[in-house]
Amino acid sequence: MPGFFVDNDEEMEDAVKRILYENTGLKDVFMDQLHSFAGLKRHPKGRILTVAYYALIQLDNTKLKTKPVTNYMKQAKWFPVRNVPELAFDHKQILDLCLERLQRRLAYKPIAFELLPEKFTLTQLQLVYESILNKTLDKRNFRKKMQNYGFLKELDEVQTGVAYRAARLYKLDKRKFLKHFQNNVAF
Amino acid sequence: MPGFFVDNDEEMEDAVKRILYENTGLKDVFMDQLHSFAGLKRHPKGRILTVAYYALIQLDNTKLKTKPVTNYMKQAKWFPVRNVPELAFDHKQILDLCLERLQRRLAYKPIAFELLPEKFTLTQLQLVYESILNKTLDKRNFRKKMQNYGFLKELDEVQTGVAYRAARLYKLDKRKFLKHFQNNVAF
DNA sequence: TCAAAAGTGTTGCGATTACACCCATGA
DNA sequence: TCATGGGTGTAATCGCAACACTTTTGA
Repeated sequence: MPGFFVDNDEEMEDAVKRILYENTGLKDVFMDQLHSFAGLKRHPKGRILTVAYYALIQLDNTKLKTKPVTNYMKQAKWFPVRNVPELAFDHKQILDLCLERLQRRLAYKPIAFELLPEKFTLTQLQLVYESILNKTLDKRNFRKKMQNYGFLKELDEVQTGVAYRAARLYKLDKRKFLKHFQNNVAF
Repeated sequence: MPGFFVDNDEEMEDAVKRILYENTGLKDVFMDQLHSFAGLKRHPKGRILTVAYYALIQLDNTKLKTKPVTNYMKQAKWFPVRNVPELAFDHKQILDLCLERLQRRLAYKPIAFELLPEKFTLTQLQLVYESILNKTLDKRNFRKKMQNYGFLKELDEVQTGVAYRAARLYKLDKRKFLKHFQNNVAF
C-alpha cells in the first residue's frame, strides 16, 4: 500500500514503477489502474489525490525477499492479502476495492497468469483462482474448464524438485486468451 | 465529455455534480468513476490530471432539452453515443473505455435501470441492453431471463399514450438486484 | 380493418455441478 | 512401502440459444 508523489515531469505509470522499485527492488511488473481517491478528509494534512494501481508479481519466494532500496521506504513489508494489519488512512478500503476488482477481472484479463511463473502446473493455477475468488473449486471441473478454453499450451515438461509425482507444466497462449475474452460480454 | 476544475475545498464527486449541472441543468443523477488520465502530453499546456466519471440519466426527451447554465459551458450539446463528432485531446479514448466498462458493469450493476424511468416496459429495458451491448437480443429469451432473475416487480399498470397495445410496466427491486449480484463472480 | 408492438413455449445443446478412486514418484 | 499430490469420467441438471405466431389496441 505505500505510495508516494509523482514527479513533475514523470508519467504516472513511471512513478508507479519507480515507487514499487523503491519499496521492493522489483522491476518489470504487470500493473493496472484501480481507482482514484481524492476525499478532502482522507489525510489529516488536506486533500491528497491518490491514483491507486495494483501490481501483480510471480509467486516466488525469492521475490518476497526483496528489500526497500531507499531510506524513506524502509518500513515496507510483505503481507498475505487476506491477513493484513491495520492500515493507514483509507488504505483498507482501497485494498478491499482492489480485491473485488481482481475477482471481476479474473474472468477476462490474464490476472492469474501474471501471478504465476511462465511455466506452471494446473494445481498452481487453481490455487491462484481459489486465492483470488476466496473459495475452493473442484479439481476435475477446474481442469476440464481450463483445458476446454484452449488457451493453455501443454508442455513436454514436468515439475522438478518435488518429493512426489511431478506435475505437467503449462504455458499461457496470451493471444488465444485475449481473443477468447475480448468480445465475451455476458449479461 | 466537457470537464472542468475541482475547486480547492470541494469534494471531487461534488465537482462532478456541479459541472454536470453547469453543462446541462441536470441534478440528482447516478454517476460512477471511470478512470484517471494523467499523460504529460494529453494537453498542450502540460499535464492535466482528469478523473473521468460517467453519469447516467433517464431516457426522456425533456431531459435532452436541458441547456448549459453558465456562459463558459455554452458549447455543450447532446450526441448519440455511437455517433459522436471528433473530440478534443484524448476524449475519444475516454469515451471508448467508458462504453467498454459499461458493457462489463451492465452484468452486475443496475446500469440499465439508471437509464430508465422508475416504471418501464420490458421492451424499453431490452432496448437499453441492446444499446449498451451494441447487439440485438432475442425478445423471448430476454424476457425469460429478466423475469427469472426475480428482481423485477410486475406492476398492475400499463403504458399510456401509445397508438398500439399498451405494455405492462415494471419496477426494479434494487435490494433484490444487489443481493443477486453481489457474490456472483463467474470465472 | 389495419398497423404496430405485446406477449408467449418448446426443444436441443452445451456448460456446470457433484462426486471418488487409482497412479506415479521420491524419500 | 508410504506419503503426497497428480490425474482422470460420468450422469444429472441447468441455463442458453434458436425459432414464429397470435393477441391487443388505437387510429
